[in-house]
Amino acid sequence: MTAIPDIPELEVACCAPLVREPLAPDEARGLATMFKALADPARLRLLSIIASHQGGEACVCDLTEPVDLSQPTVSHHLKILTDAGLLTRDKRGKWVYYAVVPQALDTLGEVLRVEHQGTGPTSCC
Amino acid sequence: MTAIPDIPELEVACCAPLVREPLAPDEARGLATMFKALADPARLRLLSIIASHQGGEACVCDLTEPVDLSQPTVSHHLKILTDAGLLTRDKRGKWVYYAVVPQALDTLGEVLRVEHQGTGPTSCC
DNA sequence: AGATCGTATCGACAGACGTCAATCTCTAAG
DNA sequence: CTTAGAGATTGACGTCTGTCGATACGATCT
Repeated sequence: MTAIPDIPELEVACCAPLVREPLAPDEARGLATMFKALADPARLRLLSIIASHQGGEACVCDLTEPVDLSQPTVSHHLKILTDAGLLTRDKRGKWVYYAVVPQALDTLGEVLRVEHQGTGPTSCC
Repeated sequence: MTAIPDIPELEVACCAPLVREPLAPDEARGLATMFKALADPARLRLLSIIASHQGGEACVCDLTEPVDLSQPTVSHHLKILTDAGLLTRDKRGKWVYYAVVPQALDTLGEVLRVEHQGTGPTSCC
């Protein structure tokens, strides 16, 4: 994991359901980067542990034991999730607190939506 | 890509948002398998091309050219998507038609949902 | 300043992944 | 039965990925 090209940063088109029209190569690359961040059991568990942790945030020391991985490995996964825009990083004193970015998950979820089941005016786009 | 262990088959808990409570190792593995299927630009494009194709289905011959990959590679990706439960395979005569499984995408999308914004009674669970 | 603790980075290594050319299987057509 | 075409499988290849131990960095405490 060296040289992460660039941060997708949610430039993934809002309201571009996968199933509406063929994805352009660029869109596909961006989305794949984000899904790739979710494509690992350890990272999914980290994400859910952080989200359901006290205050919606957790430091690395809270995470090493539950996922049963070494500290460097956990840091590595957190970096991938953060670079993908799924986590925020906040250093306070000796500790670094990570928190999920709800909008990022929602956006990704929206892409998978086949039928928009939101009622009322679509707030999106 | 040899020996795909077993088909996740949507045994992923319905209504188990990632952010509600820590994911069990087994759940995480199942979800990761599905996200892994989406974690490749070529597969995302195949998915969207199939979904937006005439009749909601497409044969391999319709897909090789748009994604600019060899026929074996396309077959390989289609197998991964099918094994993940995201596509169905239907052989008719000489051709094999693939179609997306809307429920699979929706289920995956639901997992990413942070706040259930569906109004009315939740149809899920 | 020195010691200590929480994280990040580095280097290495095994295993998984994406890709292709070659080949095989199955079906339809002559 | 032979031939031709669509798709899957095999084998090989380079690259990427997950993991760890060792180490560096930065903040706190004594």
